[in-house]
Amino acid sequence: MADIARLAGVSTSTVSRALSGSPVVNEETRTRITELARSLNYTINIGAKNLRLQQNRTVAVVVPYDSTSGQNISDPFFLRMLGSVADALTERGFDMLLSRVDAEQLDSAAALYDGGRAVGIILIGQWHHHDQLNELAARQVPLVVWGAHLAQQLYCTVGGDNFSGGEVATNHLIDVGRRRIAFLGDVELPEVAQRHAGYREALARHRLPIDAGLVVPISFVAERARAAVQGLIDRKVGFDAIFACSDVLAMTAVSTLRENGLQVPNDVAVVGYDDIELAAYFNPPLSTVRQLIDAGGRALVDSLFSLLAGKRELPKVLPTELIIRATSGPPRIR
Amino acid sequence: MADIARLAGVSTSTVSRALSGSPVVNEETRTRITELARSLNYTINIGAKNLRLQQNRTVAVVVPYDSTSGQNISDPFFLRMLGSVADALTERGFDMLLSRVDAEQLDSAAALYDGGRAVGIILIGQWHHHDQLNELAARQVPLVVWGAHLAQQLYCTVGGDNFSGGEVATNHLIDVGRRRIAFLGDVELPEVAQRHAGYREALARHRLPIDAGLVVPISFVAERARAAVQGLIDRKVGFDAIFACSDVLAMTAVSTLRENGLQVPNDVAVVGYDDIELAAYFNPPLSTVRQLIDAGGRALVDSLFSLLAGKRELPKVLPTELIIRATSGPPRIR
DNA sequence: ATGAAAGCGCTAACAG
DNA sequence: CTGTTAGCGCTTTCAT
Repeated sequence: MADIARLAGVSTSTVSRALSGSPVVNEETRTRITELARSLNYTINIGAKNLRLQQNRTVAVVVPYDSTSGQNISDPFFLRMLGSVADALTERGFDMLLSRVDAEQLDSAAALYDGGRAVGIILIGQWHHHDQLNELAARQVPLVVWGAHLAQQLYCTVGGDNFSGGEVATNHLIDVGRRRIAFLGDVELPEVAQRHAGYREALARHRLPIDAGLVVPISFVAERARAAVQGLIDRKVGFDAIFACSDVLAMTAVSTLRENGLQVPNDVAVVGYDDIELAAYFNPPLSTVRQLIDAGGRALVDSLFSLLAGKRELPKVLPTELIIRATSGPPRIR
Repeated sequence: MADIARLAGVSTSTVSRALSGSPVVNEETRTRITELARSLNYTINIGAKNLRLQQNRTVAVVVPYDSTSGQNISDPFFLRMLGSVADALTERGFDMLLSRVDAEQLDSAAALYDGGRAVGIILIGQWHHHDQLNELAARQVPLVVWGAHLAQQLYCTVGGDNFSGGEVATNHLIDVGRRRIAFLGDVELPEVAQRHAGYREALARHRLPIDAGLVVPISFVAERARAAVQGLIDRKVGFDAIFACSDVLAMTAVSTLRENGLQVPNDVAVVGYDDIELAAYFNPPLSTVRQLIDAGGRALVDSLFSLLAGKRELPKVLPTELIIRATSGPPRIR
């Protein structure tokens, strides 16, 4: 900037004013300065500007990783949510700082805010860290989390209606004549726990027994799903349907079932969760519970900005919708 | 920081030294300061530190979007590449600034570097912007691009061996007895053009005719693939195989074929590209050309750091591997 | 309409 | 071992 000032024969103050489009500066001077800046590929140093102005147009988006489970960021659902948040932020003229953070040390996420790197934090994936998140919120860290709305929650969440999603999916499976419905998902996770509650509710309403042997606790990793389903078959628990907590899990399950000579949906009906793009093109096309990914990303960003504007933002629960395709037809008549 | 200094009864210099772990500061003083900092949730202001030190630990990762084609960031391949880059950057202790940039204005990507926001730029997706990229490289912007290695290229690319990928896939389809092989992909894109060259090479070597009517130019959007395949069927061009330039395209194609009563691989064999996770769980499991996604992300980051270390970095071409699964068996005997 | 000067939070000589 | 001082690049009073 000093260079530009020297070359234009003015002071840095004038350059600063010209570049920020201040109306007070002479038209001719402004154009001269602007041209000069362009020809030198000069861009304002945002770091310095932020320091001076004590402001910032960056939001930190944090994707916790679980170092124990080796869970990485590969599930299409999370990835698409990330894309959707990126778009929503870009629309508002904000930058996105993407961090992978060890789930056990969410404080280091807060450090991005404390250190003035970001004006707020969007956390994608709530995992087991309810308490840590509450602490952050209590400290007034502007924070929005994708996940389930829990009791005594101080932080703002945006998420799908997991209870209803689990209930609707299970009801549907019962409607098509299934009685022994396996549940695939890690019930330790709040979102999955709520889907499981919906699942139990649906079974209870139809006076069907709840068999703990049908609940297979696995994380969102495809390889584990294969083993889990294989185990279900080997243990001969007997089941005629699977409700999986993600589409990737569901597709893996279908694939494993077929390898074992079981037909979908004739022998086992399957319903997934998320409705990722590929679900419709799967064979057979996958019945699933649709989550509003784009709306979700947008809602996360909207909530964060409300929070920043000083409003007290309530958790948002987005509707889910059952998409019935071909993996959940009625059972074969024998 | 001034607060901490006051509370600890020392100068800011000492606080700065203590917090940056300088060995010169008194043990007892250091712990006192560290404790104090923790209890106040104080974190060093990285912006100010960077300004002072004229350094930076942030890399900009830019995903261009094509405002005309409406191409968004949803393809699992790109998304996974993004995740892989994020991981590689995290390992090196660097932050990742994720930007969506209009493909027509890649200069605004360079602004992140010019403005001192990032030490370098990783661009995921080369598109048609060879010339713009060359300009940036000529200006010494530290830049690494995922894409094809082209003639007269000043910038550093990392990418798969597209020619070989196209060739191997096509050879394989010919080996299983196919003669009329459709090509699905936007030949305007350098990567796809190279795959197409490999495809032509394979056909030529087997003295098979190259029918322009079998080349269907579509972007990486699933919906377009459906229409494209439908068009191929409706126009009765006659084809017994499809080589698609992404797995999403391939899966959509399989799905469309089935809707039209065509069996895969009996009537039409299909080979995809990328080998995304779901390819193996598809039904039938998808034959495809594997791209090394994790190695790719890591290589992008490695190359960028070499560049930053002042080395002249050559483009890297990662091997591709044909994964034969079930969508590319021999044709039905009639 | 423009310039001079101060200061955002930090670190690194240089003194002590 | 610790404090003083200057300055990174920028914006913004306050003068002129």
